[in-house]
Amino acid sequence: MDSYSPAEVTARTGFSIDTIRYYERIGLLHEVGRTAGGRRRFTDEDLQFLQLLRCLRDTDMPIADMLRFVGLLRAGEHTSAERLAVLLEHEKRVTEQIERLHGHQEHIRMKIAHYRGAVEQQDLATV
Amino acid sequence: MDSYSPAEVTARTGFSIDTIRYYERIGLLHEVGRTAGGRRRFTDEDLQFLQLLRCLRDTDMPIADMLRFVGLLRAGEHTSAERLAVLLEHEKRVTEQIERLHGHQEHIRMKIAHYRGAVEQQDLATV
DNA sequence: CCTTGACCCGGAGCACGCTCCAGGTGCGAT
DNA sequence: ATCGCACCTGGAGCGTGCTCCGGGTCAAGG
Repeated sequence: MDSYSPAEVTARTGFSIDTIRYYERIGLLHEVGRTAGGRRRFTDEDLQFLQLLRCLRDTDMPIADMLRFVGLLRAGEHTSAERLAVLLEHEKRVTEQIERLHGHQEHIRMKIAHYRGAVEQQDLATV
Repeated sequence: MDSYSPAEVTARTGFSIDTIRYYERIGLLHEVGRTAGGRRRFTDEDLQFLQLLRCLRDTDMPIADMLRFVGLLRAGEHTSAERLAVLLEHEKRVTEQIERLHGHQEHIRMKIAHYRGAVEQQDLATV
């Protein structure tokens, strides 16, 4: 199997068909192949590409940055250093985000401990 | 010092004055005390409360959930079990988010390795 | 052949979370 | 007294990222 209907793609990528159409509109996803009747048929490559987008989105890369990245992809081989830079920068942001979350997790856990232990708080200040 | 101007509060909490006013409007932040002339004066308690909001926002708790939480706070002592539940649930979500990010970080690192190593990729599929 | 459900399109609408605006006022410093 | 900046208000506007709508079309199963 090397060709997928919209329904199959939504099932495999988690993107809704509306989102996929939106991505096509804004140029994030290149124009997908069609049947004679005009229905989209996605290739394995399309699917892999959507999975890349899924990964970037799930790590909160803004769409503008993804556009930049796919622009580099389309620009060809010579942009691979720049693409690497984009990924490195993004990886750094993800790492920072993880660290930030760890800090806040600690904070939340302290509040939880507070609720578990002392049930004597009376006001907003001790939340 | 136990009273802060809006400017001091924005400096200490990272919330803009517009955001603080917005939080007041939607009932997330109770009405703050005022000077004779009508300017806001924030207490240490206000500041601590805003720091709690900061923590919850930074861990992406939706405003609707924060409203629920502060509603419980105002409802009084007997809601502490429920508040604990909200925090536990939120802590769980934060943990999951961290795990998700770790997975994607791995994915991104593989792509980075790919760019570092083989510079022979020719198409979208190998990104 | 006919039904029925998946799919097509352009464009409008929406949810969230702020952010900005215009026009006016308080207040600390000179 | 006055300057000038920080602050006040209600309400409009905005950026992001989808999501929905209405009206029409394709195509597989019976």
